[in-house]
Amino acid sequence: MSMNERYEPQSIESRWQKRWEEAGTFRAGRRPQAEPRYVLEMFPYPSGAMHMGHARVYTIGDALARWLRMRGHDVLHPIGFDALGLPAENAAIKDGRHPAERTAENIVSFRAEMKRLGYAFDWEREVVTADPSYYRWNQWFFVKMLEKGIVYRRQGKANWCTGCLTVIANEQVVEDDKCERCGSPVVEKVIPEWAFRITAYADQLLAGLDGLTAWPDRITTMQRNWIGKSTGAEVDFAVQGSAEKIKVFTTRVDTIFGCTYVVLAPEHPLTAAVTRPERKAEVDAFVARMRKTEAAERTGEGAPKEGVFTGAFAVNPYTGEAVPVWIANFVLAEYGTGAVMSVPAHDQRDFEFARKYGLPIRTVIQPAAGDRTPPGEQLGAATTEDGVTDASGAFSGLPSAAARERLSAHAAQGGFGGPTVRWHLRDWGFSRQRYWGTPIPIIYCPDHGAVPVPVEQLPVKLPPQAIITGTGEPPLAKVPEFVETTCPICAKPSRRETETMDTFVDSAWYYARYLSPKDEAQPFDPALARRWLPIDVYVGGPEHAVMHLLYFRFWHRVMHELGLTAEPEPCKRLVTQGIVNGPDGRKMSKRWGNVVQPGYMVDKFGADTVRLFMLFAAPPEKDIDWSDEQVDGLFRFLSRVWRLFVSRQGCFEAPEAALAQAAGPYLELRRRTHRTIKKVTEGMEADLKFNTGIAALMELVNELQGLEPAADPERAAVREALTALAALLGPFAPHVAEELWHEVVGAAARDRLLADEPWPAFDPALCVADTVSIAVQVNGKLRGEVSAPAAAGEAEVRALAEADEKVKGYLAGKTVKKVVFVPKRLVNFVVAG
RNA sequence: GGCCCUCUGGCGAAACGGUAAACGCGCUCGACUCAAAAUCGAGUGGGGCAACCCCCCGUCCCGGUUCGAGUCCGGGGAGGGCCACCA
Repeated sequence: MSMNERYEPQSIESRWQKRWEEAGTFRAGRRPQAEPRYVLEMFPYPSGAMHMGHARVYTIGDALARWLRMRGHDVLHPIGFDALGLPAENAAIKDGRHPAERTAENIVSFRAEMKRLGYAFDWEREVVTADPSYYRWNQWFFVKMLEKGIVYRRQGKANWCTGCLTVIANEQVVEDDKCERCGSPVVEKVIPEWAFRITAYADQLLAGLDGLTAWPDRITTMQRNWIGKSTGAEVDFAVQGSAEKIKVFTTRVDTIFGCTYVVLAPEHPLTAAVTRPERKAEVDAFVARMRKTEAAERTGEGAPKEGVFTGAFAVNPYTGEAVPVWIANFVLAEYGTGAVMSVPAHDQRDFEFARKYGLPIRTVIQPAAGDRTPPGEQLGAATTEDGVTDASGAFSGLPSAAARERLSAHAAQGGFGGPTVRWHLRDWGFSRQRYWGTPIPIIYCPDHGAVPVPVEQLPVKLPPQAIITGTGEPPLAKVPEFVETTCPICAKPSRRETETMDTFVDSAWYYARYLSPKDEAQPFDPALARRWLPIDVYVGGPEHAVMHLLYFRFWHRVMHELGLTAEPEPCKRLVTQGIVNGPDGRKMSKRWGNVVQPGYMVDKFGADTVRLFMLFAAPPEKDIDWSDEQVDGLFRFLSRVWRLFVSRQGCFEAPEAALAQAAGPYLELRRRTHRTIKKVTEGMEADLKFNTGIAALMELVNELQGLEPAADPERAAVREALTALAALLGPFAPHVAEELWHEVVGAAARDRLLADEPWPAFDPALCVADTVSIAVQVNGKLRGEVSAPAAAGEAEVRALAEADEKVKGYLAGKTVKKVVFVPKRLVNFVVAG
């Protein structure tokens, strides 16, 4: 075959895409004897067209998947679409089209773009979450989890738009608590909702993080903070003149002797009960005002502390002292017990509040060393550090940590509290008053209440004839054919649940569905799960650190309990890729006019150049700016590679046996070739160092370019280099690599695909140079450089160094106290005098 | 306020505690050309010097550990991210 003189990606890429597809090259499960590897990228939400961010994730995952394949693994590299969700529904409301129609179109466009980028996906496993054959299993999990008590019904808070008369999502609440669509005020409303008891897994989810050593620290840290375990104590304060008790939660029970008042959240159930009649009007007004204020504004840090006295007093069980009970905006009903003991001397919030309302401030912690803390009234701010208890009765003089233990134990003995643990993590409310989601499979029977749809009757399908207006009751409630049904137990006329599930449910377990995407009997095949799970490498954006990645881990644990998976964690290694910004360094956005479309760039430069750019610009986790100049440079690089193959075609006829005779620059070339293989291989193994691997390939090309092989040994060395180059390019620029490989193997092996070839091996003996340049330092400063045999020992190198004229000058008249020798790198003379 | 990350040439970046700036971009000069583009070759951290010999300075700042620090430790600064009155 004769090659085109010029590199024209447009003429070769689609041809190889077709070949891979016809050959089923990337189908998983075709190497049953090989070690499996599961490489997954977060599936896309197909709103609009594919953007550069998508091109980057899939390029990273693809390079890895292709490399593992060449290393001989059976690789599962699937793709699907996260198709249900709010944006599609909102778009539908806007342009009057059905979300199913619109989503289907977007998927068609995404699929085409992905194929044009040459991703090695196993397309036969494609999963679309909007498909009833997928969401049916969401419903199945719902029923199973309901049986196990993991799903339950609770009173939840929702954003209620006073104009649309419907619940809206957080994303639809714009500044000043207005509805994004109609501009009406949004208020908080308490409505019943379905929730997952993820808090029951808080301990496991936290402990599991310790095992995720191949996850970025920042992600596990964020999860840790989100789960937010805090160890403290609960203490009951009896309300004077009442049978009620106020239970407070504190992490600083060591400061309890400094408690000078107690505060309840406005929503606290005891608020009304403890309030004295003479204070009722004021308290009611305050609570009502707080109800109307949006949470962020009321409890945000900027918000001034505000409160009102209830007239009641509560008794500190440690001191017997009665302290006033207040209601304040800064106490959150949903954290802890919704009530706090206030110790203004040692808590900044309590301090500010006490100052504002003239409440006493009492110092009860002294520093372990140094000056004593002045009495509370003289403090300028709270002292929040641990120390030693003071003015704390029988508990005085204890270090804070010990005091916390003793005081907690004392509460437990006295029956008025004890040590406890609280979590920041809340249960996951997943009811949505929306159309474009998985219907919740519940039927409300007048006699039997909420009855789950029997699993054999699943899926409960979304009715196609939805009326989506974004106002009034949930869309499904407006479809009588959907709502009206009969009770599965007694067959009485009943109504279906009209809420749908949060889309995070869809993405919580999709990776498992890829194992047997057409399974009709179960969500996935547990036998296949044993082979493929956990995921070896999961690539996605760090913005999913806490929501998706926590739900994903939670769901996996539930599946593990259901006996579906062997391991409790879904994924061994997580790679979070950075953003692709516009050429101006700003986030790509229509607003800035800096959006660069991957499809357009593929048209212009070909997929391989776009892929190389993504991999070469920076390590995967860093943000990058799109750069037209860099892209030009990478296109030039591929063109140079192409011309090299064209101009050195003669080398492919050189006899293999001549290789051993390569000498001089051609022996150096062979060394470069083997070092390059080593460098690329080790970069992939270690840390997905695509950028330095590609740099090594460029160096090899630069060296090749300077050579004019003539004799057989020279041509053989060039052939060896070009063969390696084509293979090493395979994971990064797969189309041009296939084309060049085809040139390497010749017409005789026309059926072979590079993607099926083994990854090249390097000869360690050829990776070391025989002569190395060694730095000579005197007292750690570079003073010279000598060339020595790689195997040279200290004595030899020292002699060479001492013979160096420059070094001599620095050593003259000095006493050498010590010599540090690092083989192949440097020698350092430590001198005095 | 808490937690985390980052800081290296004009730019993107490299660098097991061991010759800082590989590789790419940009720029300069040269070759080819009538000319340009493309391509190829050379150079390109700052300062000093007749000199491309050589010397000094250089990885945000200050200090420490070390024969030796971009890298490790302590303190500070700037930028970014996430959470945010979590008791």
